[in-house]
Amino acid sequence: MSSYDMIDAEKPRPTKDRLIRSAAELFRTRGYHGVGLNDLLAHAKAPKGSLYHHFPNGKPDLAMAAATWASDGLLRVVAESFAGAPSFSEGATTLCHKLAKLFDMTNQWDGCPISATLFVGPENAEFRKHADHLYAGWLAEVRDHALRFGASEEDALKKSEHLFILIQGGWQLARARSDSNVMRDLPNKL
Amino acid sequence: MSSYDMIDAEKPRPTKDRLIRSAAELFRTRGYHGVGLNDLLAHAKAPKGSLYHHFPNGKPDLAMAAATWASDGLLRVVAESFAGAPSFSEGATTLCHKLAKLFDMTNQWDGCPISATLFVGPENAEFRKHADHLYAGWLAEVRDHALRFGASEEDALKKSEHLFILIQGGWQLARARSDSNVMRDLPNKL
DNA sequence: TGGAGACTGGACCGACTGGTCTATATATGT
DNA sequence: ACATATATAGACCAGTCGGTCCAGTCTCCA
Repeated sequence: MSSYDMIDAEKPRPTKDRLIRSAAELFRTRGYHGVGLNDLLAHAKAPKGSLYHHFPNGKPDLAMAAATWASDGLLRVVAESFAGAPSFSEGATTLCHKLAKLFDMTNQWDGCPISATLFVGPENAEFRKHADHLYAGWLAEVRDHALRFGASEEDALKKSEHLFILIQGGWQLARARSDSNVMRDLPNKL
Repeated sequence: MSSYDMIDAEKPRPTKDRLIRSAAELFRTRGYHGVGLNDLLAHAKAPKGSLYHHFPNGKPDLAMAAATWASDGLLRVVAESFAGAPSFSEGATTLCHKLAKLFDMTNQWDGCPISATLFVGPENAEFRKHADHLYAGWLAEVRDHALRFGASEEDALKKSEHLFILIQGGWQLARARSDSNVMRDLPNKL
């Protein structure tokens, strides 16, 4: 597995990866319905056949994979933020600042990669469930850090939800205003 | 009963009204790109000619009008919530409870009517600006109530932003979980 | 060396998209 | 009564949608 990774760095990224990354990026900025397969395929430099080889159920499958991939990335940001932090609140602060930077790097437009990709309508219950699952993963990660800093079980749960809500809401406002400082100001509200 | 009843009993309303209401409802649940003109027209029981008579620029025009209309309704909910409240925080609590009820009335799926309608992609700068404008209106309304209860100028601004962020983020989590209690728990975080 | 499975490339499809256009109906003012 | 503006009705259009299909190419192992 590790040898494969080393060789992989030199090679062009496998098609499946390119599809997932392109999907994650495009869905995040224009939403699931805002991205056509043609756009997506052109962005990923892949033909249609490959899409339906790697994702037999087409667009919905790809969206699920893209959201999962994006979520994994976000989880890593959380881990990094809390890794060297001396306290929960300082970890949270670092996280908000990292997200502000991320916001600035995405044309100040992109939405939450999970909701933009998966909040598509009531007809797609699986999407909603998956979004719930991914959010739960994020919440659990933050809760664990709170526990690590000595919070009670109940308190940790509360803290993680609170931070999640602030970040989601803050991101929305930052988006409308095109202003990442909304994110940087979030820790003051904790 | 709130005047923000988007699920309207299709009365003999003028065509333009029906178009706006239908657009607001459909965009809110499936997003701007998730709704086709045919769906929309069928829902509003109006022919295509009427749409382009009342909204010469078609779908984008209608979306703007629908978002404005939805925002006005929301503003009324805010006003109602704070009208008879003995304090800012009790007004905020009432507001959160009203929104929870609203959430339950919309299949627990619908998103923020403004962002779902107007956060469409970077190619549509006017939409983003209008969303900013509508959000600003909401923020101003809440800030005025805070001032009315004796908050300082600076404090009132902070309070309104804080409440806005909590509601936006809370709604997102409520959506993923299909659980309106997230909204009812929001005041504890203020 | 050859055969099998994984993967690519893209032509093609019916359904549907947002939008245009013209003919007709309805209301209003004189 | 007529003229005028406003509004309705829907056929029609080119373009795009997500999806299917299969011939071709690659990779790997017998």
